[in-house]
Amino acid sequence: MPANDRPPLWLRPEHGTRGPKPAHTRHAVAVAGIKIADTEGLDAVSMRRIAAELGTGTTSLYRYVSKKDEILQLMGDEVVGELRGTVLPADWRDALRTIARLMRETALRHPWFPALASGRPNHGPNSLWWTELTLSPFDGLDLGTDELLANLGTLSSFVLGHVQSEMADQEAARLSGLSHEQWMDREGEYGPMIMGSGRYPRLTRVMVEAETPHAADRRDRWFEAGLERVLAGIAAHLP
Amino acid sequence: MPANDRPPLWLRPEHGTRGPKPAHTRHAVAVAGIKIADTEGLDAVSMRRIAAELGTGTTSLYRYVSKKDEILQLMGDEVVGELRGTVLPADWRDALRTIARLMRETALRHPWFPALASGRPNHGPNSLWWTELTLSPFDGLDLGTDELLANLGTLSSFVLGHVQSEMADQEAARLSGLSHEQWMDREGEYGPMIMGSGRYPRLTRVMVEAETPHAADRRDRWFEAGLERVLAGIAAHLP
DNA sequence: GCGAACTGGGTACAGTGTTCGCAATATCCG
DNA sequence: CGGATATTGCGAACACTGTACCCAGTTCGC
Repeated sequence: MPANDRPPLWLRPEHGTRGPKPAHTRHAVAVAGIKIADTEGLDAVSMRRIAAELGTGTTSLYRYVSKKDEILQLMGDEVVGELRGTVLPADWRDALRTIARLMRETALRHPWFPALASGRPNHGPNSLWWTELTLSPFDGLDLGTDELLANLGTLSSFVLGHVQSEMADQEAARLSGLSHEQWMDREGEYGPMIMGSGRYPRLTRVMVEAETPHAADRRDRWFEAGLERVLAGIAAHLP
Repeated sequence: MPANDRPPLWLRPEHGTRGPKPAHTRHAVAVAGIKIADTEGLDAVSMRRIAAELGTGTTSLYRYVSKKDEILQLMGDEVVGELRGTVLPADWRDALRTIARLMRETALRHPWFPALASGRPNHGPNSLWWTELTLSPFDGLDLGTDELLANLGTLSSFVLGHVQSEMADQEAARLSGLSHEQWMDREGEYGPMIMGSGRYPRLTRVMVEAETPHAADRRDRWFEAGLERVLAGIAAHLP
């Protein structure tokens, strides 16, 4: 019975009723994976590494999951589960703002999450619940499905794209094994070439003025600024 | 002389002046990588695979590049090079629309590109040229650097996020070795569970109505719809 | 001509996901 | 109660991956 003949992850019972009780659970596997991804990056999440974290044999994991990909799905759904208990404001604009900020905060907490979430949709219970919740702000305004999805898609595309590029340098620094400062120094080596060449006047101006203080909260401000623009754009297209 | 002591990719001369002439070029390496990525996916791009494509030894590639990551940078910059020759409309709104559409078309042509581009910034000549070009639409309106970057960041975050989720299922289908239809069928198995549970009324409604025709150009329409919203949001925040 | 700089490439190593096979164990059914 | 059956844990093995190290061969500057 090849793995392909089995039903997909979320339609499969977690374990059978016949044999010995499993020593672990899907939940434990997901948590182990998340712990590794948070501290060592998504690339460090390997079957052997997870098994070691659980203190079990490597191939025993295939009793809980049919492919590594399914572990990633478990991890993704588990992370979305952190948002359980969220209640949204009544005003659609406030609700969408809340959704966007929660998505971003989750991504900041788990830098590897956007890479997973931007992939195919997750059908885990937490993810389905979250999707349902993100559809609710549009209840009042009566929109067709197309307009609804266009609005929600615009918002989530923006958030996803933003957080992804937002943490690019942090991830890059970790992957290369350098500290953030070391990495910034290496990237900074390009500065003179760019600014000295004279071929990129606009880029040069941006680089010079970007050196100004308040760099710490700049990402926050950019995100909020972008969010307001997206919300304004959505509002402008309401019937 | 470890690789880490050498200057970063774009500050290093492509080859020395002393020894034998190299049998290939960075350009050829990038093209080989792109060819593989386009036809077999980004995961298929390995040092051995590229070397085979070029008809050279695997470790000879390290004469052109110090890490595999640098090959990915070469590939990214090469793809951006396809946009050389672009001339933008005078009106800032038309210009941004053109930029967004070109980014999307490039992503559709090279599905692996967004995953690279959403990472750390590329400092290759084509990428720098493109960045400079994307800054130009704001020349007329006199904006501070912060507003300028907020506007451009909003647009590119949206485009990046959109194309990434846009092609998620295609990539997922290829990775699992199934045809697109087969994959859709497997995903469709979740339908009854979701709609039958009664816990997701809004999601159910969306799924039912999404079955309507015109599925083919739905992505196009969603992208255009989102783009107009983003542009409207940017316009709303101009001084 | 000679040393220094440079290129090509084979070998080796530590890691990856996953398949197969087998022993141990728990439940269901007669 | 006694098998038959389903299920679990897991070691061995396979075909991959990126790249450090080494050495021979080539070409330029002096």
